[in-house]
Amino acid sequence: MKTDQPTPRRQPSAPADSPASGGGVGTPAFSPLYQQIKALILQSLQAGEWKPGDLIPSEQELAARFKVSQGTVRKAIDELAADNLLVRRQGKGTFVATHHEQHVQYRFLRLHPDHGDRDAEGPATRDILACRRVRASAEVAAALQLRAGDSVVQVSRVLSFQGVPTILEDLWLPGAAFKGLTLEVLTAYAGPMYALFESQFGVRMVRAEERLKAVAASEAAAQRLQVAAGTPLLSVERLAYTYNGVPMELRRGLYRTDRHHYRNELG
Amino acid sequence: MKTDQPTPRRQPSAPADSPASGGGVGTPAFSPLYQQIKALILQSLQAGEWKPGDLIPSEQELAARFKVSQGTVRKAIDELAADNLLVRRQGKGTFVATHHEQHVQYRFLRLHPDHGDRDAEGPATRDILACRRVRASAEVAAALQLRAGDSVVQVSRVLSFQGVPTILEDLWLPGAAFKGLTLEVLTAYAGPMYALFESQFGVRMVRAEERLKAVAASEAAAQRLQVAAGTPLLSVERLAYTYNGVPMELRRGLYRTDRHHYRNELG
DNA sequence: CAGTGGTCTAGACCACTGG
DNA sequence: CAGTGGTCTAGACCACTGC
Repeated sequence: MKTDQPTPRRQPSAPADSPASGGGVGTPAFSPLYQQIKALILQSLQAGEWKPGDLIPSEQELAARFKVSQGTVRKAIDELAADNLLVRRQGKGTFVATHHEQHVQYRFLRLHPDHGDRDAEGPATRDILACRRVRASAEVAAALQLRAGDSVVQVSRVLSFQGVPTILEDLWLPGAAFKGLTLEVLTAYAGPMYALFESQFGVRMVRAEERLKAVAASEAAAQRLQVAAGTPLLSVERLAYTYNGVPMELRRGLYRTDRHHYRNELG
Repeated sequence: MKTDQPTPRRQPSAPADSPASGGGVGTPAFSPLYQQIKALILQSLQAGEWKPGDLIPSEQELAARFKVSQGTVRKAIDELAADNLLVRRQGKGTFVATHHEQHVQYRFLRLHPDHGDRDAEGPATRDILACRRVRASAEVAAALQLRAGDSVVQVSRVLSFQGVPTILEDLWLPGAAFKGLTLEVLTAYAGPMYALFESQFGVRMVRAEERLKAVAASEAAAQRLQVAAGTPLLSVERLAYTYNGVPMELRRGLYRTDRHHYRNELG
């Protein structure tokens, strides 16, 4: 059943000879066709037409659907793949990116062991300390674009590597989007937290910003991380976004860096 | 005068019907044409045929020179632009990227003021504490792929923002490549250090890796940064590379993060 | 206005995957 | 083997820059 597909056309088909294109002020902000296609594909992703892990239609099919050439679809997909929203696999097709993947696990975690690589270190142990619904503080509300006092879910947990507690973090999620999130759900789940968010709440984290500082361990934090109070810790504040730049998670972590470091690539 | 240009051709023109392509073992590692073009352009960049800031030949010219279509050159340039080696400017041409640019200054510095943006904060004050030639320690030699004991230039400096000393860093450079680098040269130069390296030593930093830790300020560092000894500081160790992944600088910085933070984007 | 990069097309062929 | 993404081409036209 062929549903109506929006047929993107460039600047309303440029009616013959209208030099100053209608009612706009200044430049009408030219948008290339492939950008429009990209936006349409993005809409399908947001709408859940294709879910994380799914195979999306082939370039040929999309070209037919949108009434453009394959090359144009290709360029749109190229950009979406560069943004890590899609994954191309030659010979198989194009898939919606997901956090459910062995080898791309911890995509957002930049902490690495000083010696050897992550795989050698083995998986992290996770202890959920708390998971409760609270009213958003002014700060949390501002970050998540909510009103102060709105309901948010707050999770506290500790991650340990080879038995050494290394990361202590709190995270806040909009209450509305994470209705069934409880301590039980969290402790029962084995994979990465963002994978859980994807499958259980339909929230896919796509991009994040982090702000790092060096801070001294408070008494409470020191106890959780088994270090002396006052020990320098790496403070990592993360804001994670879904499609369309909507912030969906605020995370505040304290990282021990005696045997690990935060790795970053500068291009 | 038309010098001989290497004419890239795909897998030796695939002689008619040779199913198991000659003497290779296993997969002969297929390399697309545009990658070969990319490599050729890279060679010209390394060789200094086009210097930072220069306009390179148009896509048409390059296509003619390499005997390929414009689209293929385009794809090669696309990747080089994505790697920040080239900069495209519509209507003008394609230029070799450079650190001599106002708005892309501090391309590798991720420290931002907590409130307001960098421009509002104004330019940093730089105090060179020392610049001397020393023998590479084992660590420095390993990082720079030299032999322990080889000559390296060591620079120490402090960067201050709005009068507050904020970054204390040491950096090591291979002595051979930085022959005329003295304290006088450094203090006389106004722009970013990587711009100086470009114009005076022909060394263009293209990529870098950083490792961050939280550490306590030593007595010496505390004095330089005007904080109490033991204050948590962000330790930033950077390895910067030229073309071809050759490491050319090791940098060890200590950042005050009481009024600044290290910002990072996760894709 | 000419020259540049940017978009779009149509078609041929190649490399990879899986049945 | 058919179907997918990946490469390459040739040509037309558009948008931007600067003379």
